[in-house]
Amino acid sequence: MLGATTVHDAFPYNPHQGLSRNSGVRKRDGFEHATIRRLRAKEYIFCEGDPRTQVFYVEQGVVALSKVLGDGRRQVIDFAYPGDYIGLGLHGEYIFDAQATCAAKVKCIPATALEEAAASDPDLALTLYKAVSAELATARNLLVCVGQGTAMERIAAFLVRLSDRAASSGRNGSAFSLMMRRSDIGDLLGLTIETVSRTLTKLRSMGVIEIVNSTEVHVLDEVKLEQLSA
Amino acid sequence: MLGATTVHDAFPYNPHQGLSRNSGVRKRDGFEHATIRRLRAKEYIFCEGDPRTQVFYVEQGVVALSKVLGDGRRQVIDFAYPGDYIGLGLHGEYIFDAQATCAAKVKCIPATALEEAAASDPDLALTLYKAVSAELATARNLLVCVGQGTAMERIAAFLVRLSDRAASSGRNGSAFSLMMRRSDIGDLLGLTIETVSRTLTKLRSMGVIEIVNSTEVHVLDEVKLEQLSA
DNA sequence: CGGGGAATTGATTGAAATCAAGATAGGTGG
DNA sequence: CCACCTATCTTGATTTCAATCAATTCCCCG
Repeated sequence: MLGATTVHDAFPYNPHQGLSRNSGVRKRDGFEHATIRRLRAKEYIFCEGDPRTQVFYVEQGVVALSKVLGDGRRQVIDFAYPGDYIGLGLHGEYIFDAQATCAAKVKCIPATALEEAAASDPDLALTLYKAVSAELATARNLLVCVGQGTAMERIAAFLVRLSDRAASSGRNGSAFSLMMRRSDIGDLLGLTIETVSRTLTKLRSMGVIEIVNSTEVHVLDEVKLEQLSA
Repeated sequence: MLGATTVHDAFPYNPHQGLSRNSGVRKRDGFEHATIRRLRAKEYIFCEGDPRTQVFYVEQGVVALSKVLGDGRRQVIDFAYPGDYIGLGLHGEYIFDAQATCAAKVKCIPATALEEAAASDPDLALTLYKAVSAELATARNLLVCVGQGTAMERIAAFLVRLSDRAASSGRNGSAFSLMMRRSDIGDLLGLTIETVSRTLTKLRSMGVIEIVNSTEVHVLDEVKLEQLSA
């Protein structure tokens, strides 16, 4: 067990503790030789405090980036979706946990390789700068949502973002999969799983959404959902 | 009145509305010729939606960066202190308001000048990248605080940060000035001014801090304050 | 000395957390 | 193939912390 993982020892919801961390990583010999790592649901990619040796690029699935307080309270600070980088703008150690919320596939890039490539490639450097800037904007928007919104506003805004993401990646914005548990949503929005569940039920009873198998969401009234998210 | 300012029309607490925005800006002819702008308390530097023509460097005072919802709810996303840049990592328009919380002095830097300088100066580019990365880390830490903390934890954490800032800028960490109203603190932490006031009173009655004239804070029990912030 | 924004304090309400059962479903092994 | 087992989710009852509503009080500044 690595030192930095001890923060998770108190968590009952981490059944993969210490099992397959870093499994699948085979080489560190260059950016262009980045390895692919497959993750099962709830598997950790890294933990806060681990030495930041790699940057990750999400190919499939969803990865929750979170911080955990001493007593176990957890705040998800972002979800990384396909096309997103994880671990940019950091130095020394990771400052949050990265955990797959569902089966996922990430490309593992040695941090040094990426930094060297960026130093000689202004386009890549700009891409990374923009990626960090986008993360900053996302974090601040989430802060507004969590700091000022009611439970209904937070959930509605979250669903609108999922819908927009589906639409902008070529899929149908009115039907998407959550790809995560209620606890991940609650920890993102500063709500309990009970409140997440109740609010989703309310949206269902209002005829705004439909939910199949707890995970497949159909947006029936996009306009209403948007209004509720304000 | 500029178009983007209409969002503030509904706000009773903006007495400087439309008065002296951009007063003090005299030239835009280069980074090295940056002008200095002096601000009174509550004066706006720019608003969300304004074209992003300048980046600002805080010389004195405190500037609140905030986002405002349609119905007037406000979330402060960060405070900019002396040495901080305002407006990095943005493109096109500002995406938040910048408002002095007290008398302040900022250096106004044409955005194009900064970007050109960064393109030919890798050290400057790295500085900007690190500045944005630091803002990201700050935003995420605030998110954890607001998303998971009780009122007492949020206020205590806020005071600890102010204390650390004072200490790391060479001053006495156990005595500092808030430099802002209760409403700024509340809007940062997602609390009302009444709750901010009550919590500060509680800390006073616990003997953890002392407050003079509503603005000067003395930390009497640093250890206790730190414990309360967890 | 008086006016007004800001802060404090008190009383009450309310939204979400907590506590507590059940219901559902996904996976495993007999 | 089915039955159990365990995660997860839903729903209900109650509590609690912070918001809201409502006065004062405190200063700062003219």
